[in-house]
Amino acid sequence: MDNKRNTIQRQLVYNAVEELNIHATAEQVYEYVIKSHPTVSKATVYRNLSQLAEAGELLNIGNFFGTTHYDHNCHEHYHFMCEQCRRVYDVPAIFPDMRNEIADMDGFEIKGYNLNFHGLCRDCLVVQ
Amino acid sequence: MDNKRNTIQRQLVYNAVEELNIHATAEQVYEYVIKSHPTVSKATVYRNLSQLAEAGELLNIGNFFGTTHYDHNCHEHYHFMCEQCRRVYDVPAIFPDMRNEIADMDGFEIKGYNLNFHGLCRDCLVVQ
DNA sequence: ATTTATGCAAACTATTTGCATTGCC
DNA sequence: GGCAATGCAAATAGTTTGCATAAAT
Repeated sequence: MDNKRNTIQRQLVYNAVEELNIHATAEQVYEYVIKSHPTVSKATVYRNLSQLAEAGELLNIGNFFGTTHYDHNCHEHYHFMCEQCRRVYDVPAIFPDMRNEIADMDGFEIKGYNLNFHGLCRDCLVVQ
Repeated sequence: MDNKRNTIQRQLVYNAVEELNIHATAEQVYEYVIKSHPTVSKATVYRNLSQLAEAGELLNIGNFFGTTHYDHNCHEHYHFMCEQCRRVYDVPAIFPDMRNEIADMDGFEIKGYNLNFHGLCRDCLVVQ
């Protein structure tokens, strides 16, 4: 069944995404992890992020401006990416499951979806 | 106002996205363009895709699996990416403008959004 | 004439992979 | 003990940039 091994590195990667709580990228996870465990390699971070997302323990919320972000909150919700500071915010709106709203996709297996808003966040608008 | 110059390359890039009609990537545009104009460089394709999207003449529909796709259909619509063949399909559903559904984002300027579905397309399900 | 755009090559960023070694189960 | 996971370095994919030259206005 579960032929995945429960390594220290895997725990560290999972915990980093949770503790950072910023829709972290692989790079951010890596920087966080090596503070306490300096020998962990970046390849291991990438491998574990992919596997954890595959296993449903983390959520790959998509690629924004060339970089993939992960979320420890796996239930359906949405995101906003600031075009200036590139921070990712949660969007608290509730929509009906959009998979049910789609017509004319017979024969397709829709596994999920991402809804990503973009624009300028409060902080960046104030500064301008 | 418009200090952009109307070069042959820019026309070729725009036309390629339209004629390909497959939510093309820079690579696909490049391959298409050099069939008729073999000296056009990939950097020029990238530069023009960015500029055309910036100008609103093309739509950057987001980065799927590490690659940015462009659409000549600039009015609001949605997409489905097949995880297997990685083709991008239009999703014909009509939703109300989701920007109006969002609460608790005061002070944010929401410029737009992408709604991207993913899963397996008809062709790939048949083959399996 | 001016100044943006091009082509080329090199640089850069994000990510993946091969492989010998380590360490979970 | 066996096999999945790691660390390292090198490879790859997508994209951007510097610069001399070409071409649009």
